[in-house]
Amino acid sequence: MSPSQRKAHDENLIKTNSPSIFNSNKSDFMKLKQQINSILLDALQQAGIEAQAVQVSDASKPEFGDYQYNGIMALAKQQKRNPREIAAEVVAHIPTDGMIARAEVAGPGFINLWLDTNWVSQSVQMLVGDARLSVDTVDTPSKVVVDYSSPNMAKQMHVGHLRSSIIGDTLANLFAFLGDEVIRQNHIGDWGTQFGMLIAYLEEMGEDGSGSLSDLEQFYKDAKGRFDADAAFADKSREYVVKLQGGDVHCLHLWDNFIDKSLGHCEEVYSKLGVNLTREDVRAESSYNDELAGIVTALDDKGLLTLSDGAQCVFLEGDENPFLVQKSDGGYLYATTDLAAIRYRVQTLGADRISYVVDARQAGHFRQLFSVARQAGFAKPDTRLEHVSFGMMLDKSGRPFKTRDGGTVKLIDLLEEAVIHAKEAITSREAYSDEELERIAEIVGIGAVKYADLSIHRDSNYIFDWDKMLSFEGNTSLYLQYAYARIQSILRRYEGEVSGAIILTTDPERALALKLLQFEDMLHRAAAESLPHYITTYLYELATLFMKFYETSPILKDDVDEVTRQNRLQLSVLTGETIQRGLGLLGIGVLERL
RNA sequence: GCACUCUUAGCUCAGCUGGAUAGAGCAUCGGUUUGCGGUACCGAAGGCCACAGGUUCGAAUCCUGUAGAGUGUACCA
Repeated sequence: MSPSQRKAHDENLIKTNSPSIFNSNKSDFMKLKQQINSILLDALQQAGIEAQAVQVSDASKPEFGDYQYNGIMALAKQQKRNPREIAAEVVAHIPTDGMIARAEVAGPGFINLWLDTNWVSQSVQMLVGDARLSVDTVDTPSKVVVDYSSPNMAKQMHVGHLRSSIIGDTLANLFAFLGDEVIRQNHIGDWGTQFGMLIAYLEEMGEDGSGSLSDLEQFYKDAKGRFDADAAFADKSREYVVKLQGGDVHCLHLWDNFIDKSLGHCEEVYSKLGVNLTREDVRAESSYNDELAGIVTALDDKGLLTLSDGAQCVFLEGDENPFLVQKSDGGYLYATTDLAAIRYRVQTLGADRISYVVDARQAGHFRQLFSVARQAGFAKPDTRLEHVSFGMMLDKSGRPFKTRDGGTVKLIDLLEEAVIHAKEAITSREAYSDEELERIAEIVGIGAVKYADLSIHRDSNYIFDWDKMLSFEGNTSLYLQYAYARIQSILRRYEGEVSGAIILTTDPERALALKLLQFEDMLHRAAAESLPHYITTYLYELATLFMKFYETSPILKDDVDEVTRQNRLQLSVLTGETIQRGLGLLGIGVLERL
């Protein structure tokens, strides 16, 4: 994706492509839970009960309605009153002539709420023709920096970069869709002693190096081999590190060339993965080099530094280990660079929130980093700094994901394998041309890899299993893509224009419609907690409800009257659009036929 | 040693501010077919939520301890 395409991508996430005529008053129908909360709060006040904020939750069972409020018991305790009595008073003040049709006290003092079916019908009608599916943007947009992927230029991207790249990209897409201004930052590792060796070797291989750099992994191994075997080469490598840091033109040229090629490899992976990172988003480690001395000075001015064993450290309260910002030999560390990056992001980019999508092993580093950044004033007190951590990728037997001989798995190889597995999985009912099969397998295979990762809680380790991720059964991308294709099939068969009103009459229709309405609440929750698996869980539930609806509710059969048919077609269209939008946020494509 | 994270059905995982009888999928067993795409749907069975205490009207969820697993622990990033 080119920079201009990327820009268009983000803008499209916010823009409403085909404005609904209902947009003017759509806020009346938006943010389901907030509206219910506010109705409940009013009722509490009218019943003379003090409450700060109330939060309803989804009903735990269908018998308990659509939503339930569990907070009465706690309030009753504060007031030393009987919870059922209070609940009854509150229920008496809940209007049941609009959004809510029924409110009941249950058990020790739960309040169960049923939404009015007509209200649901009208609300879902609002989604028709709205490219945003009535998902509102946030009231006050933030500037959000999402720091993700961040590969090291010395080596080829491997599976260790997969999770950061796709979780980060999803969050960036999500924040943008919800109206925040997103600044993607690819903090690539392009500096350090190994680059002396690499450029010295590049020089030997011929400066252009385009041939020898085609396999970075091999290039690194070869260079390391030379380094270990030849003392003269090793000396030259060390000399080149110094020269590079000193701004030597020849070495810088070699280095530029090397980084350019290496970044090119990354872009190949991003393109195949459908990750929206461009060169515009690259802000390399080396770009902070000139600021590092100033960072140390600034920390010193604040009185935060202690010299310990010759190194400049910040000692943090309750922390055994210091935060090192300058080595005893005067060199700087990644801690220093990270501080410079925070300062840049807050002070120059104007970030309100910075999300670091980095694996869980670095939790300690980020805790220290954030603490020091605040103490030094690089981040404001209200700057939201968060480590969006994630667990490891494990193989089927629960061990860290490696190649058969224990090496790291190159990301590009993994993705190619995904496409091969996908071809096997989609033994199709119709014969595809080779070209078509390739296209479908790519969308299915890459989608499966991404979905498998995004569908589990990011904090836990997850088992990488081809068979499971490429199954049509269970919570997989294929199940969703199949549901989508099925919907498109109906629409193709119908051929006419879908234009009727949504009038919900049956339970499966109603359940599906309500789920469609909950898309917005779910997205805001996923964004607030930076948890992509809320999206996949929702989409799977949505698709499941659609399948049930589909089984029980004929659409195109001869004996279906036109009003019912239009109603059901509309629900199908909306379901398809929601699946497409949801998967789109995850960077996963859909297919018209499968 | 210390710190952090984790432990939910045979397996892979959900479980929002503490709430009602802890939910899915896979696998197992049993159903649905003159099917708008059956790669679907319905049902059954499967649980001491690691263990022991505590707080609470109420705990998978909060606190303490124990066991097991993983990760991190000053001059790499």
